[in-house]
Amino acid sequence: MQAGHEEITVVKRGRGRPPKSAQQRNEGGRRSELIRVAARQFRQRGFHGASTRDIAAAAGMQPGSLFYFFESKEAMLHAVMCDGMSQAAASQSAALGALSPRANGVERLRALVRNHLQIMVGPESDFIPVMLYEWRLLSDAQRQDVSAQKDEYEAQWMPALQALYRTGRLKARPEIARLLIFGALNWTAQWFSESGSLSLDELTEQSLALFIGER
Amino acid sequence: MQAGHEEITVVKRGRGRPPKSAQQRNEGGRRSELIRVAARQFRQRGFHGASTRDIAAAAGMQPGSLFYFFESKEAMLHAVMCDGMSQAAASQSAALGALSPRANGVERLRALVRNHLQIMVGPESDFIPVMLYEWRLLSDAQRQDVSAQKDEYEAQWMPALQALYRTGRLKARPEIARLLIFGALNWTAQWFSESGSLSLDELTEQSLALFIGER
DNA sequence: CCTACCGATCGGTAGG
DNA sequence: CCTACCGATCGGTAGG
Repeated sequence: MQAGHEEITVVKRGRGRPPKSAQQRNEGGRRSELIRVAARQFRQRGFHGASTRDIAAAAGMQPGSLFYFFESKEAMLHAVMCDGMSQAAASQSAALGALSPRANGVERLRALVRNHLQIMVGPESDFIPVMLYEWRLLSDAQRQDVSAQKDEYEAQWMPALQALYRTGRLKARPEIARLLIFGALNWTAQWFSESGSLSLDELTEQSLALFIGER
Repeated sequence: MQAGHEEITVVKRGRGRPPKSAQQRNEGGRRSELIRVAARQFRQRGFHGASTRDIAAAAGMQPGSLFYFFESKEAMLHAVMCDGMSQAAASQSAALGALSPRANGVERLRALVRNHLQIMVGPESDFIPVMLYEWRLLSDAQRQDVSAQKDEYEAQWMPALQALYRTGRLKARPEIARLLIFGALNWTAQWFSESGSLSLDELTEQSLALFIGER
């Protein structure tokens, strides 16, 4: 498909670029696609290991064209993390929302673990690993920007963990348990293979077995 | 201290460099010191984020002098991981050896967890985090070279985990439990602060509480 | 180990 | 978005 006529459907106030900054351009979804491509490159090679030329080539663009959409390479990293965190938060809220209001701690933790594993190792799984493993490369301002969503994502685990701690199912203190559990799940990005013999559901159950002796 | 006379204690077959390759030089412990400095730089900035100039400066050398000791930057990374793995293996063997021969699974796991946490977050803790987080950057040959020690290190966990699984203390399958536990412990490098309110011993106990309900 | 240097690659920009 | 380009930095080397 050629792009020659795409303006026809977009132009409303004359021709040319909208008066947006590079941070906000998303003509024809091209910016979103670039974020996906960058996420994959950053994950595979690391932020410093993936050059802007690598990313442009993977997106079928010329090297300099990235900077029509992004102010800098760091801005691309920031965008990857923002998009990823926003997807993860939406996915987690949906997973919790699908539970019965009377779901117990085990059921809540299972939903959270299953969703987090899906995010870590499923398809479209590049965003959060990039965020976790390149977190320190954000500037203070950028980090603060993503932190709000990140904190909320993490906070949603606490009621389930506290309930399990109260009933004695969870033996570690909830806040430390959360950190250790996140570590265990985040690390699956390093070894879990979707094509392997272990399914996501089985991995979820094994995780619950380890953390709260459920099996 | 000046280095002007160090040759006096070393020279045995005339003056000048020993006929060693860059890979084996370690005059006056300078190479070992470089490995420590590089480990710190790699951990703080990542492999690609730390330039050979950064490392040389941190070691008080001129930029090009590194290549008197190492064939390439990748060789430095490899050396960091080899040294780290060798230290970790020695430390773990010592920790297990210090146990009573009749120590049970809980005691064995406690010793392993405590030792691994020490390696991850204690002083001199740069080697293994670098290995874990930059593992993919090794060439196939280099990876194979470190893998033997790494496999042995990991294998030493299995008897304890299998014993705990048999007695019902551990509810997850030993091999998966090992991967999840390593993830939880490896991730502490991202959040544990030695100056924080949580001590290494307390973290060890909380970990055991999470994994096998010990408290 | 230092001095002096090189070719390659990088992130980014001007102008259209 | 592309073309053409720039200054900075990088890993690495020759010669001593």
